[in-house]
Amino acid sequence: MLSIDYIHENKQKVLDALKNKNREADIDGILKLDEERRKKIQEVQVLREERNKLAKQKFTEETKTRGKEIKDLLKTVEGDLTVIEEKLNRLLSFVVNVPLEEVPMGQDEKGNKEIRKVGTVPSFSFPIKDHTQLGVDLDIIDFERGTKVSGYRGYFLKNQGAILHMALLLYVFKKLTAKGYTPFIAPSIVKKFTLFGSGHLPWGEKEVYKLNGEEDDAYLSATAEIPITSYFSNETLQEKDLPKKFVAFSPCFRSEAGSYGKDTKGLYRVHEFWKIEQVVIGSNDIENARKIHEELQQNAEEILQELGLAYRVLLMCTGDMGEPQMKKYDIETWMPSRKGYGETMSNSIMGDFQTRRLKIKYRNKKGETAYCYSFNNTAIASPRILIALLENNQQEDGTVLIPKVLQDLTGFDKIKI
RNA sequence: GGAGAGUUGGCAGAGUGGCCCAAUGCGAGGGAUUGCUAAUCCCUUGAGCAGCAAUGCUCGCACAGGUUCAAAUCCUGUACUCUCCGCCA
Repeated sequence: MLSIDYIHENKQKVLDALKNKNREADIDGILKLDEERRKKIQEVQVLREERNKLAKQKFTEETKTRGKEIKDLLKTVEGDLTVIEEKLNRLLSFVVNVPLEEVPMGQDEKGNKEIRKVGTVPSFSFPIKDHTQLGVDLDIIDFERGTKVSGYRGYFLKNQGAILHMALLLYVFKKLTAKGYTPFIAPSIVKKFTLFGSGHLPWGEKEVYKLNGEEDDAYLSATAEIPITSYFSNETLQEKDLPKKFVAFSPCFRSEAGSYGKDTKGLYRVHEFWKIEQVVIGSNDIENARKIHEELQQNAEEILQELGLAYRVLLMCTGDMGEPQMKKYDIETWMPSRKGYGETMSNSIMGDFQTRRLKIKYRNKKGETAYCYSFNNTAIASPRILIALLENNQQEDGTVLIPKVLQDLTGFDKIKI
């Protein structure tokens, strides 16, 4: 959510942001409704002031009569105000965040800017298998029974595949905890306000699973970003405690509505996966925000480097970033079967867009309050990362080597049948 | 799932229809003072609006409604917490 004052003062910027992100919102309608809102608030306040004064005076028939009049007037005016505010908030909820000036303009993924490539893309002297073949041959992934039991895009990880998955998660969890991030296991069943607050709604309605009937306020979270960012909702923090850094594990659920035909095979696009997410709640300061963003980026890149995977970093263009985001890097990791890079991490500055919706503020030394900034970046998402890990490390004899950093955790250095 | 009791500011805690625009204490922040290892004193410490400012006003007692000329206080619903019972990884 942008503040109404910001929209007043930066109307053109907001209009540009909407255009560049290919979104629509009724800015003129918002400004007009806000005028009406301000007028109504004044009316209400004047009436309440009189009511409060009367209530303190000696009680007489006249004060009672006037009091009744005020009561009726207030009912009407407050009713009008509520209607206006509801309309205004609905319109406001569709306004996107404004990208930073260094974000390239672009319609879609073609406008993203490659910043760097890191690591060596492996070349193979033998015909390679893709991860689905490796998974079946090494008996570590079972897609057939996955779809039988779970449905479309279902899968089982098994044997050394299951161990590898757990090792990967624990390795990342420990690594970031050692860097001072607070480890969390986050709930995956979340209330609707968390989805709205993190900016997944109103846009991503079809992407989230809703539990039970209409009356239940329960949804399946698509990422730990949602519960963790909401952790401090309706709270005011102290500036000296910022930034708060989290490394949070959670199961993640995505309906993938709208991508039925895409990536139908293998572990690339699944309904249920596990992710460790980096989340930071920081102060309202854009220069500091860029520093935190780079730190999160560095963490993710270190993980890929230690896993020995080749990747590239993209600065996402306006048309390919999310509604709440001000700046976003994606990391794409080399996946031999795709003969290209596939997205494995996504790192964003959200500014105060989420915290304004979630009412997360902080108080500085002078006692002034401001909305926090929020950030999030993937640390590791499995099983998608297994695609890169299995395919890049496959050997001619059909085995797969385990990166050194994982070997203590897996207890083996190679996957073999 | 059943029965009961609760929810007041950063924390503790008073207040059961108008004297509450919430007492008091602690904590925190700012200032003053004194050299005896820390103390004493003063100020500030829920959110917002208008104003250069002094200041004024509105909102706020879990949340949402309602009753009343007037609500922290009465009524209804919801959420959460605690105790006990049941079930359960």
